[in-house]
Amino acid sequence: MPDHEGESGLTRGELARETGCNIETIRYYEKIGLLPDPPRTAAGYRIYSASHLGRLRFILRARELGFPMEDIRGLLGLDDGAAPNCAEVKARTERHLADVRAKIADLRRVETVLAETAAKCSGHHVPDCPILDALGPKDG
Amino acid sequence: MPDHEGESGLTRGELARETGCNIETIRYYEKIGLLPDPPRTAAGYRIYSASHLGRLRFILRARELGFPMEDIRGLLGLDDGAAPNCAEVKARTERHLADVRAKIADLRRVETVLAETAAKCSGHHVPDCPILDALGPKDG
DNA sequence: CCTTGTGCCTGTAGTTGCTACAGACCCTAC
DNA sequence: GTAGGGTCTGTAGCAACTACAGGCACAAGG
Repeated sequence: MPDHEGESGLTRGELARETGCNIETIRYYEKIGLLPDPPRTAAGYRIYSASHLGRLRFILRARELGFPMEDIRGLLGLDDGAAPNCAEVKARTERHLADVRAKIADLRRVETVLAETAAKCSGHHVPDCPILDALGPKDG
Repeated sequence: MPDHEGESGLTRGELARETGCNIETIRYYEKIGLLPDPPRTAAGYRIYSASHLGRLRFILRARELGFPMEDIRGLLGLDDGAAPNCAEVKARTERHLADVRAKIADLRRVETVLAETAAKCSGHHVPDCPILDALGPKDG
């Protein structure tokens, strides 16, 4: 392991373990500019500070909440360079919330169709399966 | 246009228009084996029959319902070669239904968090945005 | 000092489900 | 005969990762 210089400072592997993030994903986020390039040891090993840790956690939490990458960028203030202002953050959150609600509504419709269809099927008879019928004729 | 031989028979473009499916997607489905290779005219143009039309519609409908590709394959009887039996179809549908319900539950949790967070934010003050706070410190 | 075993470095290729070209034919219509 | 569509092929691109391969770096054991 690279020299820790007596101070804290995480290697990529440690950061990955700490956050539960895949180790390669960290490099990927660096490449696409979500994470700033960390300083390196003489040998070229990345050294992450608490600030990187916080930022990565932020990204992962936003991801868990389903924010699209573009929004995460915006929330981090990477769109315009300036720190994101509150109104912008709120707007983004509400747009995303609307998307989530739309997705829920979609899935509920799907749920209904699937449940109804599955209920019609006894699971016994082979031909004329009501599920397949509901989906439409496969042939002819 | 290729000769229609007096009979019905769709070109790829016609099939695309008929189903609303992207024209390239049709070729893709053929490539991955979801659609059987259609016969061709002397010049090599694909000619689709009503059977292809039905099958593509089936695929698209299953896709709309969010069935994973693997399931669609199964529903078409492409896994084992045999026509899918009813019990199998039902099992697949119910597994998928469970997935959909899990996804809905996930999204509902997300919805709650987003709604609560957005509600806390007035949209006015710039520092200490409660949305960003909820996501965690970006730095330091 | 040397070896062994990690861990990290780089670049690149693979994944899924499409979508979008480029360049070449074909076919119809004027 | 030529302009305009449509179609053919193979290949490259997308998001958002994930997974190598081949090569250093580093700590510990003998």
